[in-house]
Amino acid sequence: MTPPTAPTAPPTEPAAPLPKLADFLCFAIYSANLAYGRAYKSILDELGVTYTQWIAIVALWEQDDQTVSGLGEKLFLESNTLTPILKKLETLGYLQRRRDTADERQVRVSLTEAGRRLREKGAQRTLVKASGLAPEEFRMIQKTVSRLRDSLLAHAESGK
Amino acid sequence: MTPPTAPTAPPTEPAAPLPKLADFLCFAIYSANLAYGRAYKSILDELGVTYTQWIAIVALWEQDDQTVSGLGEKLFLESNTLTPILKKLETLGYLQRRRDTADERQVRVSLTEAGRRLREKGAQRTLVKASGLAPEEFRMIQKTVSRLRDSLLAHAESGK
DNA sequence: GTTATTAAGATCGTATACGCTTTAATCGAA
DNA sequence: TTCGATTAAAGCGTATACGATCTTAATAAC
Repeated sequence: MTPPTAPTAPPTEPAAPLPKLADFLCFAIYSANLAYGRAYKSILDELGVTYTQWIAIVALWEQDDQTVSGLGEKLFLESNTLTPILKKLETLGYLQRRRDTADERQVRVSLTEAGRRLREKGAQRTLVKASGLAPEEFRMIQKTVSRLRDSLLAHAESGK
Repeated sequence: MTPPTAPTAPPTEPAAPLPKLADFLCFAIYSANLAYGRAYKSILDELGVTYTQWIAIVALWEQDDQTVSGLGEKLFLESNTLTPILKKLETLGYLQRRRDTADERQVRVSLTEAGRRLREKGAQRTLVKASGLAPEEFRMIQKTVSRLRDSLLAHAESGK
């Protein structure tokens, strides 16, 4: 939440020695996520889906016929979040939801032909230039932020 | 949305040449943001506020008596998101909302003594070790992701 | 000075996230 | 084998985000 060095001096007035919001890594991530949502808006509007709906389709393209919890592990989402999204995508005609015949507790999700076409259509549109990052910087940040995510999740898991 | 190189080959089967979700920078940011929420949960529960409520208090500690839109510029949020959050924090006793006497359209927000105490209490708790990053790596990522955010916002602004 | 326009907040509707609980199906131990 | 425990998905309530709209106050135009 706070930068590496977080001195705790006697607080008397606002804007004292406490770390600034602009130095929080969590805030950089949080605000970059908001920014991505705004930068993507025109592309996602063209595709007619939201960001979360889109990454669900991308994950299913990579591996089709996944269970809800399997998909959730890839997207870092639980069934209570995923279920309404998948139902929405089903009504849009992009995927099918079917109970597994061998284990009726599980719901298997698979892309329809329309879903695959949407994935291909979205592949044409990228947002790399908008990042303002050099290619090697892009890859480095992508790796490091992914590692940060995994560390945070491991920490959250251990603390519970 | 996609990594620097996004080849668009003829799609025939799932898991074809399209970029993997795990290589999307947007997805790294998105999932790291979710992970931060989970890693912070115990700290925020102790403080009795949500993440967005917390950064609003931090921003007001840095500069008190801000307008809603001024605070929104720092947090990258609009009044439609901020207003209910500020009202909640007011009922919790951490801040005051008052119409500006000179310009009745504006609402000025300022921390109460309890709000300042909460900011100080939160300063004791950090989450640096959980990031798994070396100090200089931490700072580098913080800077680069902030720059990414600014580029994305500039792009979103220009495209609209 | 009256009116059109702009600006700041707030309201409303939709779509996530997520904690908690519930339902239904499967598993496992006595 | 039967019944308690576990598991997968879904339902429910709360809290963001955000587009669109609304209200009210300030400002600009004339």
